[in-house]
Amino acid sequence: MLEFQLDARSGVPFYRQIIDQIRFGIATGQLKMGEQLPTVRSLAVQLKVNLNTVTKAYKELEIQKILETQQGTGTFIGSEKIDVSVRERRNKLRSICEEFINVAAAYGISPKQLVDELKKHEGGLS
Amino acid sequence: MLEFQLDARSGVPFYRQIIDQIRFGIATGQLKMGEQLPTVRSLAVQLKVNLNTVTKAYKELEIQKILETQQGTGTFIGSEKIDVSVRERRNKLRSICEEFINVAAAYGISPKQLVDELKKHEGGLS
Amino acid sequence: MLEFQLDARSGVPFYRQIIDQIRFGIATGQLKMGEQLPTVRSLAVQLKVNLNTVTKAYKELEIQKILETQQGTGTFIGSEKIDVSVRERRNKLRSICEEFINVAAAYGISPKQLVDELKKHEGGLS
Amino acid sequence: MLEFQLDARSGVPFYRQIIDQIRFGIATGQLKMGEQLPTVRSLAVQLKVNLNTVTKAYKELEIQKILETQQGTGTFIGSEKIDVSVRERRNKLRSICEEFINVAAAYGISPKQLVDELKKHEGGLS
DNA sequence: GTGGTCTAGACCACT
DNA sequence: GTGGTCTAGACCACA
Repeated sequence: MLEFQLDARSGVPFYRQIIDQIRFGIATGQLKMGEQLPTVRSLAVQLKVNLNTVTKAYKELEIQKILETQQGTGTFIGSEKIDVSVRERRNKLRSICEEFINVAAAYGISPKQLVDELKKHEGGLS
Repeated sequence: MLEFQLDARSGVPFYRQIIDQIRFGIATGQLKMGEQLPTVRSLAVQLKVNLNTVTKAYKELEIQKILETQQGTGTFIGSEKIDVSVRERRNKLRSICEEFINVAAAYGISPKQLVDELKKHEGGLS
Repeated sequence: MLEFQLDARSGVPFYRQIIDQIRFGIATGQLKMGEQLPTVRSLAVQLKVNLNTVTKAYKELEIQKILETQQGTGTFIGSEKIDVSVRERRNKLRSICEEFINVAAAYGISPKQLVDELKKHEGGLS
Repeated sequence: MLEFQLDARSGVPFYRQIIDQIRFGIATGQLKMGEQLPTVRSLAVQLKVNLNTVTKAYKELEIQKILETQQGTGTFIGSEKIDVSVRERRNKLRSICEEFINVAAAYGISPKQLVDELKKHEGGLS
């Protein structure tokens, strides 16, 4: 079972944090194909956010075909595996890195320092 | 002279991109102490953005004492050396990395992959 | 005997799919006047849906006088012939077509393409 | 300029009607690449619906990369042409027809009748 | 019980 | 001015 947590100070919108955590859960195998997610209501209560905020997150993932919902039944991890296509992932990786480097550079942090810091976190996942 | 470029698709607001690029220019020595920046008006035209957007970027950098504005003369790189305290920089580095890793993970990108990608960019700065 | 099948991905609610299939069965002569339908319970098991879902479908068909329920005995195809009035059918036909065309158009599918596709299915019924 | 219209009695949710009409506008060439859409506020007023309803529609189209938004500037038809890939469109066509035929059949309407009705509408678009 | 939609109204971020 | 996010609360449709 996934542990959802929101950080109100991060500046990242709640619904996006939920999306990221679900994607993260799937990427790390904590959430498996066909598994049921918490109901929108229960997750809203648990995270102390509005129903609509959770709904919005689930909805976006449904549009992306990552989740499937059956009205009256619940919301589930999609049966299609997310392969996000190798190309799309490469693009994501590149764009993420570019922005990362730019922001860091603006603070006088070199890529090498980033690498050093990141290495501390390697192996964090399975 | 610095080459400013904006990317509308990155999701990063224009004013922030301008700030980052100026900081980056200073960090890499392309912009030097006392050097004059383009006028708000000319930069706005060049980047095809609203005047207010450039103004906002310059103003924020002024607050950070990175820029100095002289009424009727122009905007200049601050005469004081920017020395972000070591502690502040460490914190920034850590927080940047954490968010970076989380977002990447949500897309199934491991820290190791990030390191590999980043290594391609090493050496760009000092 | 009719083969019921549900498609969870179609977006059409289960109870509606059941209704449609029974009407379809009658329209094509696979279900005849007075014939007994599966019990609510057995159909629910067969389709792996909730009892209430089947009940809802049967009930709606009862209201339309297409089915008749005899307490303790079972549910049967109505003894009265369904003769949807010609006018009602014309209206249904028109409204169905209109929505159909609109949705298709939104995906860049022209009425002509629809006709071509539909022609492949002609002859299935009388 | 596109004429938006909502039908409250159709059962189709407002936000979906908006989505369909925009897609329709693009498919028929009434909306062109890069063109600006009405602001969420103005469209909400015009259609007499809530701001969030319009926002929801725009947002979904943005996720599908059909629209692009720039905070503070407006919402625009995406610069990438929607090709929706031939495969995806074929699937849509097939599924749309299947549902169409099933619903019609349930009312005793044969595919041939549908074809006849649809032919009346051919050439409705450019 | 589940999710789906909508409203009214608020406050924030960006141009 | 633009869009983005969130809340509180309502009512509907489905299983």
